[in-house]
Parts: sequence; structure tokens; C-alpha cells
Amino acid sequence: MTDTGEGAYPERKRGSGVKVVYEMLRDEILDLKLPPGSPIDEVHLAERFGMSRTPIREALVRLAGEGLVETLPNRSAMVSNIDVLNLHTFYDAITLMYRVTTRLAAQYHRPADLSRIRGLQQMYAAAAAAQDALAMVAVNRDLHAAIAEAGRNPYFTTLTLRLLDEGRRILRLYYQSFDDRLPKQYVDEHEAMIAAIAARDIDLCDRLARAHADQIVRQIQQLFARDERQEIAL
Amino acid sequence: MTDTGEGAYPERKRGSGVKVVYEMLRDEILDLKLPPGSPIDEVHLAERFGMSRTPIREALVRLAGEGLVETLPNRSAMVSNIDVLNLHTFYDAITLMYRVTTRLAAQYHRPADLSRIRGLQQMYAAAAAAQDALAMVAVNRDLHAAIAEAGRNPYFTTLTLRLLDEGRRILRLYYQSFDDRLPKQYVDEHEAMIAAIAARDIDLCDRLARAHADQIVRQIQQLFARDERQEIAL
DNA sequence: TGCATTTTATTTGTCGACAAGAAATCGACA
DNA sequence: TGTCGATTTCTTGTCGACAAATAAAATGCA
Repeated sequence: MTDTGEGAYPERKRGSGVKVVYEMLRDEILDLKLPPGSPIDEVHLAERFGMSRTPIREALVRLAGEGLVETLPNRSAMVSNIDVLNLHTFYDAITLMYRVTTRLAAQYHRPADLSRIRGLQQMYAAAAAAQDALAMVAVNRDLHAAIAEAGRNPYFTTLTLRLLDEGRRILRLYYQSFDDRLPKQYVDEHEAMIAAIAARDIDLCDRLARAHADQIVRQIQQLFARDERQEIAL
Repeated sequence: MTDTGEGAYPERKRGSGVKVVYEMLRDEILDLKLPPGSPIDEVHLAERFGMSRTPIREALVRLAGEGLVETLPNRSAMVSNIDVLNLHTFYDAITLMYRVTTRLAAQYHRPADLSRIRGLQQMYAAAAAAQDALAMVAVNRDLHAAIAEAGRNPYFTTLTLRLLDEGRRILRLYYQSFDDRLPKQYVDEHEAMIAAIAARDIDLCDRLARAHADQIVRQIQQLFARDERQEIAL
């Protein structure tokens, strides 16, 4: 196997090692560069990042805490599987979190929040104009994360972030193989939600967030259904 | 300092060390034996548990992932503070999770779930009859955890568990100093909720769970208000 | 005495090494 | 040839040690 592109890490500041490994592994897991179920070898990673196993191990423990990797005693850790059978629990959770965080954003947002949200929405519109589905997925995550932050409830924010990451992984599962186009309609839905947040219209936020979530769930289900048909067609 | 009661751990199975430390520290944090803000020294813990710093460290990383300890770079970790100023975010979150998990329990529970829930409810009633407030807090946590499990949505279950633990810590903050009596009314509320779950009456579950959560929030607020008056009275 | 600076001490972050446990390989035997 | 058991290999879990970073103490100076 050729070098996977890490190169050399000649000098690191003390304490930065874990962060580097954690973020790198996290990105690779969410982008499916590390496919679900693939084993994670500590010594291999240690060689790759040019450090000892200790910081690698700490990064893995953190990732396990977020449910991105699973560990069995005395055996290799592995990237968590995507549980397609229980996707409905994901739908339920993301729908509720979209609603709650958007409502709270309407209540508690401050001017700085709105400008950040609007900046992300512009990036989202740009990605949609460029028909870049993967960029849309990534920016969509950051946009809803910003909305959740504006709601200022750390419990909901944490869960929402986890769900958004899991969603990024699920969507990636399809977009990498089918190279789809996300409907531009999402841009308008985001616009409406942001306007409702700015107007502090809580009920409207709730309705829009629910519709938005339903839309995304339907999209995933369509992809999933088509995927199943393809499998049968094979 | 006298021995804090750990004694000797002469032989451990490989891999069990982290679990022991994690659970012990977790309990001590939730019981406020380790008060919020107190520093956590790794070598001290290593001596106390009779093992090296490595498994201690892993346990601390896990606890940090759950928000029970906070770590600053190159400095001692410390037990997380209870953010009394943002308690309303806790109220919001626990109320919503009570409602959601109870609703889902009504939908998805199986016979085994119900018997487990009813067993815990009996323990709760016993604790109430004995006027043992701390036991009531502990069993209340397990009871709602069982209800959440019956709802079979791991995302909601995880958040609910985190909130229940945080609540155990908040309640302990008061019950340890005032030695209060929890109203027996909670027993009846639990009975009603369980009956609604068994009857699969989702709307009723929602209303009961909301009322139950409001009741508990009011209780905490009362304790908090009285605490403030006492401080002023001093 | 009060403040700035150097020195010491304490505590964490990282490392390399070793042993325990599990998987893989090999071999004996029916 | 297939199966069971022993052996080897491979990976993790734990350890003790060292260095970096910070906090605390001591020193010097005005």
C-alpha cells in the first residue's frame, strides 16, 4: 500500500497529537473513507501519524464515546456500522431535534448568530447552484449546527451534532455511488426557516423545521428504495 | 489521610481496570462525594486504585466525553461544575425527553419491558414509603431509564440517561443538606404513566410525562428558592 | 515591603516495552 | 480428508520512565 498522504509530522506541540488524530479519523469515518465495519489497527495508525500508540488510543476512546467506533475487549476497534434496519429511530430523532433547535433559535438567537447562519446559507445556495451534492450535505450540517448553537441548549446541541454527523454518513452512503442532485427546494426552505428565526416566530419555526425534516427523510427513503430496487435488479 | 475505602485490588482481569475506575469515579461524581470543581489528580488515583496512570487516564477521557469532568491542557482535570445559571436548559431537555421516551415506550414496549418497569416502580413505592429521598432519586433514574429503553430509540435513550444522571447530581445537591421528603404524589404519577404505557395511549403518555416533568422541575425550583432565602438569612 | 525574575516542584503528555488474550497457523490423529 | 488440539503470531491492555508545561516557591532588586 502506498502512503495514504499523511507524510511526515516532524514536530508537534505537546498535547496536539490527540486532536490531530481525532479530527482526521473523524473526518475519514464521516466521509466513508474508512468504511463501516473496517477494523482499526492501533500500531498501523501510530506509524501513519508518526507517534506512539498512547495518543491514538485516546482519540479512539473519544470516538467510541461518540459512537463512531466500536471496541471489543482484546480485539481491534472497528468503524461503527450504519444500522439501516433502525433508520426510523434516526428519522424520529433528527425531526425532533430540527424542530426543537429551530424553535429555541427563534427564542434565544443574538445578532451574531444570525449573521453566521446567513453566511452559511449563502454557502449552501452556492453549493446548490454548483449542483455539488456533497458540499450541500456538508454545509447543511454546519448550517443546522449553527441554528442549534443559537438555541443555546447544550443538551440539544450535542445530540443534534451527533445526528447531523450520522446523517452526513448516511447521505454519503448514497451520494458517493449515485452522484445525485439535491433539490434546490432546500435552499428556499432554509431561507424560510431563517426568516422565521429572525422574526422570532416560534410556531412557524416548528412547522417549517418539521416540513424540512420530513423532506430530508423522504429523500433518504427514496434513495434507499431505489438502492433496494437496484439490488434486486442485479 | 486515612484510606478512602478502596483497599487493595490484588488481581484484576486484563481490561477490567478502566471499567472499575470509570464506574467508581462516576458514582462518586454523581453522589457529590467528589464535589463539582474539585481537581482530579491522576497519580493520586493511580495509587488509590493500585494501577498505573494509563487506565485512569482512559476512564477520565470517557468521563470527559460525558461531560462529567472537564480537562484543561497540561493541567489537572476537574469535576464539572453544575451550571446553576443555565438550569432552564436542563428543565427544557428533561421535560422533552420524558415526553418523548414515554410516548415511544407506549408504542414500542414489549412484555419484558413492562415487568421490568413495574418492578422498579415497586422499588420506588417502597422507597417512598420509607421516606428515603435519596433512594427515590436513584430508583427514579432507573425507572425512567427503563421507560426510555422500552422506547427503543438509542439517540433519545442516551440523552435521557445523561439528563437523569445530571438530575441525580442536582437533586443530591439539595437532599444532602436538607434531608427532605419527596411528595408521595410521584408514586401515583408513575403509576398513571405506566398504565398509560401499558394501554399504549400515546397522547395520555405525553400529557402525564409533561405534568410529571413539570412537577419535578417545580420541586427543584422550590428547593433552589428556599436555598437562596437561607443564604440571605445567614 | 512590594514586585519582577529565576528556580524548584508538581503534574500532565508521550514514549517504548512487555505480557495477556485472541486469532491464525500448523500438525497429529481418526 | 476433516477435525481437534497445540503452537505461533498478532494486537491490545498495562506499566514505568522521561520530558514538556505549568504552578509554586525562592530569590533579587528597588
